[in-house]
Amino acid sequence: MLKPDTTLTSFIKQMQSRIVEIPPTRYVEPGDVKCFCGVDISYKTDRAAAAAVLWDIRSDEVVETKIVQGEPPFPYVPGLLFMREAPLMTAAVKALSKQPDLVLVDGHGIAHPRRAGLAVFVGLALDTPSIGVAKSLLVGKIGELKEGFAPILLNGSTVGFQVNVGRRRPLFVSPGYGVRLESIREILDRLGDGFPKVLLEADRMSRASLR
DNA sequence: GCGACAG
DNA sequence: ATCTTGTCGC
Repeated sequence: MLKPDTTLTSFIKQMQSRIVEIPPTRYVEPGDVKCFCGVDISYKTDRAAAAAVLWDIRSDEVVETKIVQGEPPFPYVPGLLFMREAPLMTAAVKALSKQPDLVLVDGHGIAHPRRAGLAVFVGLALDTPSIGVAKSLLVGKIGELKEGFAPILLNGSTVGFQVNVGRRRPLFVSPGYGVRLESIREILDRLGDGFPKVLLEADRMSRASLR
């Protein structure tokens, strides 16, 4: 896939910078999250597969899984991951027979150069609260660790947290759409420890569908 | 100008 | 993300 020219990338970045001006329809209350889903994408040459895994908090188990495959519509460009993954991800979530109260996305939310990472777009497109969960840092610096959480600082403000989970690699969590920074901790506590199982499952399923 | 750079 | 075998460790 060819790299888009500078005119196109700068235009996309301009529009991306402005989505932060769109206020969410509502902010989710951590206690209202009964059902959530995780979405991830895997690739195989010219094929991409997005998996949406619906999880019920009460039963603590997978409720449903949907896979949507297609051609990657855009190359990987740091900061513009949403152009490559958001379309298939949102399609996979929409394919679920029941819509989740919250979506966990493999990637960053507002912990992004323009505060508009993949998770922001997926949540906005679905008009559903979302949170970004990444395995590595894209921007910002890590602040002082406090109770397992260390703030991701960007231009003087906190845009997310580095979550230390035992001796494993830390997670980088940030709000996507319709989730307050202050709600992140409480929501995360309801999802169990370590890298969210629902995202591990989405990774397994999307990869398996390409074989 | 140079290095960094989610998946 | 993906290409790839064995290997160190719990």
